[in-house]
Parts: sequence; C-alpha cells; structure tokens
Amino acid sequence: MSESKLLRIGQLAKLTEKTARALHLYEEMDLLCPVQRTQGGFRLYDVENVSRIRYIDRLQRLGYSLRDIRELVAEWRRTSNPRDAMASMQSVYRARLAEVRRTLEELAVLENELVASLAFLEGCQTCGAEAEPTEACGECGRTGEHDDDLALITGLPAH
Amino acid sequence: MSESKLLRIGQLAKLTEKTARALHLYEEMDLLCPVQRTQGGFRLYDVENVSRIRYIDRLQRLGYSLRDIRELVAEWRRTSNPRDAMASMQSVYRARLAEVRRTLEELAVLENELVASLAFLEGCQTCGAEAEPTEACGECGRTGEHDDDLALITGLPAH
DNA sequence: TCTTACCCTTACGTTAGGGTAAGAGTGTTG
DNA sequence: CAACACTCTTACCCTAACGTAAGGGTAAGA
Repeated sequence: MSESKLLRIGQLAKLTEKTARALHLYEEMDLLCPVQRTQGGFRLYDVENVSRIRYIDRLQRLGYSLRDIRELVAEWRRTSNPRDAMASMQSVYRARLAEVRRTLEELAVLENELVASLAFLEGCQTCGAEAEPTEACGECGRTGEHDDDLALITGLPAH
Repeated sequence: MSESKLLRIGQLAKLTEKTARALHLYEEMDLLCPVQRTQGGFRLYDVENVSRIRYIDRLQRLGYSLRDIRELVAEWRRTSNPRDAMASMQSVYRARLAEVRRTLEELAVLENELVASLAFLEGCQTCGAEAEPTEACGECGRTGEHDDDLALITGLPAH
C-alpha cells in the first residue's frame, strides 16, 4: 500500500521544482538518500524525501550553501540529546535571523536609492526642453546637492 | 594642482574597500580606466574613478553581475541623445526595483519562518521535562498542525 | 518483443568574481 | 645610490551549484 507512493527521480524533481541533476548532487553531498532502489538501479523516493528537499530549499534561500546545510544536518545528528539538538538549531537559526535582517535593511537602503534615482530621472524627461540636452545632463546642476542618494546616476560617465 | 590628487591603485583600493585585483578586473571588463599612467606604467586614478567604483558597488549589491553592468554602461554610451539615455536608465532601474521588491518579500517570508521556528524551538526547551525527550522530539505532536511554517524543523531527520 | 520514455554512472564544462604566485620593474625615502 | 614597499603583467587556481554529454541500461504499455 505504501509501496505505490514511491517516486522516481523525475517525478520527485517535478514535484520539488528541482532537476534530477540537483537531486543527484544532494545525494553526493549526503543531504538526501532514496529509500530504496529498483533491481535495475532506479532510485525510489519517499514523502519524507520531499520535505527534506523543501527543507534544503528553504535553507538555500536563507543563504546557506549546500555545504553549510550538510554540516548543519551532521551537527543535528551528532547531538545525542534531542533537547540539545533543538537548542543547537535555535542558535543557528537565531544567527541566521540576524543576518537575514541585515540583508533586509541593506536591500531597503538600495530600494530607496533606486526610488530616489528614478524620481531624479523622471525630472530629466521634462527638463531642458529648451536647454541643450547634451549640456544639460550631468551638468544641469541638479546632481550636485544630494550626491549620496544618486550614486546610481553620478557614477555614470559624463555623456 | 589637480595632479597631486591622483591615486595609485593601492590607495584607490583602500579607499573603496576593493582589492587591487578587483580593480584590475574591472578594467579588463571595461568598467574602469585610470586617467593616466606614470612613465613606469603605474596606474593613476582620479576622483571620478572613485565614484565610478562606488557605482559599480551599488549595482553589484542590487544584484547586477559585472557583465550586466558593462552592458548597462555600454548602452548608456550608445544612446546619443542624453534624454534617451536617461529614459533607458529609468526602465532598467524600474525593472530592478521590481526585483528588489520581490526579493524583499521573499526574505520577509523567510524571516517569518525563522521566527516561527524559533518560537517553536523555544517551546522545546520547556517541554517534556518529564516525558522522554528522545520520544518527544518530532513525536510530541506539536509539529503536525502547522507544517508550512516549520519546514525549517520538519525537514530534519527524525532524530 | 518493440518502443518510448526514463534512468544509470562518469566526468568534463560553465559562470562569477576574484585569489595567488612569479619574476621583474618603479617610486620614494634616506 | 641603496633599500624597500609598491606595482606591473601574465597566467593559472578556486568555489558553488549545477549543466550537459556520452554510452548504455530499465520500466512498462501495446
């Protein structure tokens, strides 16, 4: 009955939006293991494997490398006491949370820069209809004042 | 008078927190060019170069590859009309803004998952003081209900 | 049995962004 | 002019996370 629920690598790949190659790789790195094989050697996977892959995916998105993940899982297995294991995960995730928040802040800053630059460029489309555009750009005086927000513009060659 | 403001590569590197190698690389990729050289061949850089590097740095942080940046600059130079150039930058930056916002959202989701997982793990430290911890973990029934938020925990091997 | 679609292993290729080493020349300080 | 730190060019090395090709075997329906 549970036999019928086993998946071959292609199906698993589709289900998890990974490629078979990626799954092979995870296996090479001891991150994943099919529950069994056919006589012919085809890998057969389980529902467990699916959530393992989702787990890997989450950690990757959080910024962990596959190697990191491997060590993290190894550490998890190393700890004999489950409570210790939970505590260990906790500290790992706490550290990551801090980093994620740092990244969020940095991205927010960049977002603001983009918005500021876009606003600036908006002005360029209406400016200098009478002035010579060639002279106007980078020369219209508007850039001098708020240099910091506009690194995305002032770094360009003079045109 | 402005001669004295020229920098050699090491100084420029320190100033921009890049390595000399990185600056060489940027030059190979047509992203950067010293204003002149000494007779001996030493590169000499300008203040302009500094802001160019800051510009590169911003774009990298925004997710552009150096190749992307090169093409972006090339496009900038290609457009003969400055107003067109500004418009072109605008559309490029708009696209990037959208992506940055996507990333921000994704990270926010992951942040929530981390927070949820940490909260869950918090509970593990006070649970099962009497229950056998070995049995309790992954088996305490707490994980079954809100599986989605806890991929960071449920993906781990059973312990 | 034939066909078709998958799957196996092995192993080299790719991309980005540099790192590092070698051997020689340069600039500056004293 | 000597010492010493800095820079030059060339060129090979590195990691991550797969992609891709080669050569061949497997599952399963018709």
